[in-house]
Amino acid sequence: MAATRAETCYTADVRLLIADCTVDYDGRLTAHLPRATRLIMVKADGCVAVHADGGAYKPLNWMTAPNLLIESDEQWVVTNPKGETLTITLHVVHSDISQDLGTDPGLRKDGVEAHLQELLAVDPEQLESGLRLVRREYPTEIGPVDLLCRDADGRVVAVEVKRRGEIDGVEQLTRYLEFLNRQPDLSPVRGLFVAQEIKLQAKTLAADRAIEWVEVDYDELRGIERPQQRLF
Amino acid sequence: MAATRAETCYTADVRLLIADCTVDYDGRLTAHLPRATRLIMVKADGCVAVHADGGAYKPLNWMTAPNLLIESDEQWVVTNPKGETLTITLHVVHSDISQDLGTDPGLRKDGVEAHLQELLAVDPEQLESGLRLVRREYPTEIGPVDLLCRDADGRVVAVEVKRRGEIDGVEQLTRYLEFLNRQPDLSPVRGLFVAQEIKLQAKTLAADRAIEWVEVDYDELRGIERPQQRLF
DNA sequence: AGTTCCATGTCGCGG
DNA sequence: CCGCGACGTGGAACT
Repeated sequence: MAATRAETCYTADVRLLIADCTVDYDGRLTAHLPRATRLIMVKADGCVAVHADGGAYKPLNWMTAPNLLIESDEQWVVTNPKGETLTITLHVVHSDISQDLGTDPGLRKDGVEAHLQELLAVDPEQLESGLRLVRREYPTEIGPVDLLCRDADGRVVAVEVKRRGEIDGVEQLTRYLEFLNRQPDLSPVRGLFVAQEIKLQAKTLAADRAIEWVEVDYDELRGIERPQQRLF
Repeated sequence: MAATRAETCYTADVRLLIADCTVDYDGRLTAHLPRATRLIMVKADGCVAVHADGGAYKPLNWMTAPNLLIESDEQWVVTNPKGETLTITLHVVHSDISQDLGTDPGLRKDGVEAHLQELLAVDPEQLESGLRLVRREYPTEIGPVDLLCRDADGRVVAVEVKRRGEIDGVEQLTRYLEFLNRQPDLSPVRGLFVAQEIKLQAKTLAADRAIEWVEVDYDELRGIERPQQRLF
């Protein structure tokens, strides 16, 4: 407080610093960045990101909010409640601007797994003729099954829906089936793995475990759903 | 080329734009950002990121390189080879700066799974007395086993090493064991799950499948390794 | 707060 | 180029 002008910095603005710096992170791992010119971004929530001029949107180093930013003469020390630290030593500051962005109205997204699941819950016959929905998000001890259905023959079918079908999804469905099959009133349960696109390895593993799979076209499903909605 | 001054922009600098804008992404999903003040970052490799003043280091919208950036009067259209597009409509530009960062010397990391695996490959007895390494990254049809060892009784032991032991790791090891046990010269194979910290659920699943587990201390391993290195 | 699961994941390595 | 697994995964939803 005497020798080093240390103070906690808290702006409501985004701050952009272009500077020659060295950076050290010590937390979940240890990382070091030698001296170079980089962009340092501090957002209103206190998160800090150190960017190089490449490597997509991911920073070289960062600290997510909440954290404490202490600026002394030529060094920033960012600390979070978990005890991780990011130390930025500033050698030359080329530019330092701040700007108020206000609050963002937010992002609207469409096309994720949830919507795919909705569409299929509305019309399970898109997966298989005669398939009827018993319950969405059917609970088991290890998590909810996306769709629990019964087929034309009255057999229970557990459906796992993914945007992209990969090996993890098959494992997940396998675990659900294991638990569902312990219930005598449900067993034997068929497993049906559904995605827009299923990788070969996932198909292979599914086949090995007698799990069926279906690839569905999201745009087509939306197209099919629309006329049905008009009926109401 | 006549009405709209369209041109491909390619700078070797990072460019930071603060502007009122609306943004639309159409690609793996559809997303829309209503008008607001945001930070737009364009890096030398051509990647574009639209940031709000919060939400950690992740942008609201982005396009990763390589892509084509076409600027017309008040609109940027970013297109990538996969046919995804990001459209940024600029209403008011508050600030527009560019700066050359040069190439970054890069990041040095320490403490990841690879290193843990190395340490244990050097001295498998840290896991169990009498354990000897047969091969690191032992190949199977479905991927490499981290460490294949033999125990004091000559039984084969498949070791899966993780930084954090979670259910996925147990599933992975289960698959390896399934395949390894199909080889008569190896079977029966013991499974050993190793991590710095293993979650209860992972331990439970492992126990259920007769897979053993060991928690190791990374710092301790490093400490133990050092004196051994001095012997050479 | 702890846990689970999704993600326009991103990134890096090996075939 | 693709497949596959790790990641300081981050982030949201749910218990």
